[in-house]
Amino acid sequence: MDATVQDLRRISLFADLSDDVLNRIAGVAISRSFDPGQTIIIEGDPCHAAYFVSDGQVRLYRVSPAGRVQVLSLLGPGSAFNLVPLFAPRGTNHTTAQALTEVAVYAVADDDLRQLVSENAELALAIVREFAVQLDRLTDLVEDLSLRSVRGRLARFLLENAEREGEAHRWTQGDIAAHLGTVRDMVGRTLRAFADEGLVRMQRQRIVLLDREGLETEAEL
Amino acid sequence: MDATVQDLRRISLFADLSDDVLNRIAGVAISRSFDPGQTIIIEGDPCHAAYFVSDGQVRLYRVSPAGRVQVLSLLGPGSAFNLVPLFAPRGTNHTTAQALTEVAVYAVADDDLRQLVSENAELALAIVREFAVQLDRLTDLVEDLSLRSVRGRLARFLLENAEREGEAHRWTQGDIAAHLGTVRDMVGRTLRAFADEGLVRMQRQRIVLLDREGLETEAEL
DNA sequence: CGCCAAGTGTGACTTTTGTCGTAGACAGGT
DNA sequence: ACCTGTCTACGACAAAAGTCACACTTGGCG
Repeated sequence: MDATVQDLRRISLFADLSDDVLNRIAGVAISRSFDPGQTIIIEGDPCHAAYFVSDGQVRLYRVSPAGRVQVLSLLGPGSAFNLVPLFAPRGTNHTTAQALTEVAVYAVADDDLRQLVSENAELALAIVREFAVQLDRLTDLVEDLSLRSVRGRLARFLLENAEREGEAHRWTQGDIAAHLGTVRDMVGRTLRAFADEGLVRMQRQRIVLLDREGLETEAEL
Repeated sequence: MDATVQDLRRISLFADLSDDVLNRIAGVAISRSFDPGQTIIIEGDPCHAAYFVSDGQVRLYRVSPAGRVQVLSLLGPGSAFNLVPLFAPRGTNHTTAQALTEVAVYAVADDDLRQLVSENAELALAIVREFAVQLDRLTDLVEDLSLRSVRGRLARFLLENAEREGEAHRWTQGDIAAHLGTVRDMVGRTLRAFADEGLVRMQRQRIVLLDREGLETEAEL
């Protein structure tokens, strides 16, 4: 089944493009779908295509030889991934991508996309913006990992993820650990510590922030 | 003194642009210079301009509240910095930049550069490539910080920086520490450990790699 | 309804990393 | 040659992070 122009317009990178550019993209985009837990691309494999998430959730991460995981980002519908290797010298995927839920993506072959980008200033500019945001986030992640303790990182994490209370993607301690670059045990123990100090309460699988201010001071360190 | 077209062509982002685009850039670029140790821009300040290094060496870094430093990159002539904030929503500098030597830069005001980019597909594409490379590097840095020990990081660092034996930017242990996201003491002790194990030899401020293979195994962890 | 898998709680322990204080080496400038 | 500031060496210590082992929930599913 091919992607339609309406489908493609929901990808934020494509939102502002003209209909005929979208038609060209539709001509080269291939729909694929993945089951929860399935791996979409693997770090280090030769790069064949860029991907655009039309439905579901995807996580990008790297794995250490010891098997520890560092999540680089979580993507929902409208996001793109694996764009970097198309423009960076090394021609291999630079992260692993895994489907967290049922996932539907459009894949666009590397040559096709490069072609499109070089002919469409709009698209190039959209990618510049996309990359700028990613650079911003990654730089923050570096700062976090390098200059903050696990306590600090966890506090920040809690503050940032309390907002989206609405849907509540239920985080396991292991998930959180993979985001913070640590192990499950540390997350569990630090949460308990926060609870003991009255900063949060843990009631049946959910974490309630009690003392936002207190967490914000923690987040500095 | 204003920048000439020849000067600007040495900036790698501008290398392939046409003469009249370069002329326009020359019209809005401002030359500035800095002394060794001087701070060019500060993280968090409102962003006014992007910079292009015409001469000297610059380092980009972030500082923790406790005063620890994480270097994000080292730039030489031809490199650009502070492009990200022009295209990311938050309008502030996202790193601090410091002159390591006598430095000469061209500054281009944010609006001017945005204007130029939106009118020049070539330039936009060049920035896409530049950002892709940066993303690649930063992702590696994240992996390093998150998944590798100081030993491992130092081993990698040594392997990567032994090549450029030629000019030998003499690294102090403190410099190395700032690159690895640790403190001087750790670097010193780990170097001693490597020396004890016969992996390197330290003779008068210079580190000689004795056992490349050995270091490569260390670099995994 | 009971079983299994995934997730969690917890303590004891090890390793790694960071801190501090002090002392020595070294390089450059006057 | 003599300061002076920067860089380094090193040991003792403290704190943070990670490992291991195991018991305990819980929710879903056969």
